[in-house]
Amino acid sequence: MVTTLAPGRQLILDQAATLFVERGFKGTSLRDIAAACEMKAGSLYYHFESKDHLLIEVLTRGIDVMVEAFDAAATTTANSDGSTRLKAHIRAHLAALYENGPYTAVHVTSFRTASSQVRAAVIPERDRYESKWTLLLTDMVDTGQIRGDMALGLTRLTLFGAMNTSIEWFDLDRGNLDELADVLVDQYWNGLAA
Amino acid sequence: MVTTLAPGRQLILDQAATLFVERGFKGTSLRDIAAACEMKAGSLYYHFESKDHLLIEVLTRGIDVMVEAFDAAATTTANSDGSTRLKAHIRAHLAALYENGPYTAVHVTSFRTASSQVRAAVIPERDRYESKWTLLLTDMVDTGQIRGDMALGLTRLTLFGAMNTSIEWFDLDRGNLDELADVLVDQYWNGLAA
DNA sequence: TTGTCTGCCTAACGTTTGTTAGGTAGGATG
DNA sequence: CATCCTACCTAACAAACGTTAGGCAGACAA
Repeated sequence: MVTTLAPGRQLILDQAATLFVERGFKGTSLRDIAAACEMKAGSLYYHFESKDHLLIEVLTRGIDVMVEAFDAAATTTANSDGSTRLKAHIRAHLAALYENGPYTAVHVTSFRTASSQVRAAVIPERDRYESKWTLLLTDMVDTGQIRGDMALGLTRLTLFGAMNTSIEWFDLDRGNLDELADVLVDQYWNGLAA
Repeated sequence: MVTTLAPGRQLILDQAATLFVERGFKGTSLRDIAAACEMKAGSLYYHFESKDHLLIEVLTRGIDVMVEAFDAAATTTANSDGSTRLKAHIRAHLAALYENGPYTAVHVTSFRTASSQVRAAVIPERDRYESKWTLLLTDMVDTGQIRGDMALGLTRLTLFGAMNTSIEWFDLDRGNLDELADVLVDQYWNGLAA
């Protein structure tokens, strides 16, 4: 059974994600979201059963975007050299953050303080994405592309941190995404040492 | 004129900072803060003129902690080699984040969505801290410790991102701060390349 | 003893919040 | 034409919010 997406539903998700990024989840009221959709607050309940469920759907979509971007990068660079592979995946993560709607960015701004029910619903999806990165990094160690003495878990976490917090200062209209990926990969691949 | 700190005032700041980190600024009500202090909400207004002003004071303190930690690291490692200097300052930043109360961590969780008045009040202080890092990094380039072809502005931002988002996964009770600093410095200094 | 100041309390205010119940216009379906 | 379903609306609810005014107990000073 194919559930054709109701026309207003997509709009609500888009506007909600945008506002969640700008003002945070708690800082965004259902009336704010409804107004952005030129609706009234009560109408949202035709499409979503609660504000939390709306957030869950936004977050889930954010992960889907990331997973798709990751898989696309993986298929094109599976046989490339180390820095090329890493750059492709960094670029893919940043693309999910900036080019494919605001869904992914909501994770950075609103996941931390979300209710435990929301977190519980989204964490399995999150893990799915993170395990893809873990697999990538371990494979790069196994194939001799990355040093064998690294704590890969921490490497992934700090890399995520570096990429994700770019939403605080990076502006797609004024900066170039490829340049940002280049800088990040240069830093993480070659290091700062003179 | 020395303004002796009222006894309850310090308690309010501590509890407010703790709750702001846990639940975010918008997710924390004045009644929550008051309850944590075993007070009533109205009583907070004897010490602070608004919720926003309370946040401003918490954030300002957070920066003071970071500045003090930075300066201490700077005086002890001014003449050390590159990786030692970097590690001292990374360790100092992490210490401000985890060891000196929750004040600094509030920046990570609540600055982004703070009102424009709060941001305007805190940004000058923030800049003061950031410029210390900029000065450090440029000096390390000038003295031949860091590669000369790096975009130092981005280096500082991604490094901040990597350190700050550690509050999402690092737990001081289960992890060692020195180890974390070691890993970070190893990553950023030597790079991942095999 | 009288007065003042500090640090809290009580009680309420107006507003905003998420949420619900019931209604209704319009297109699709029989 | 009659019926049903979709996608909204109106109007209200109880609860929670930041904030304010006024009061009161205790410490301290004159």
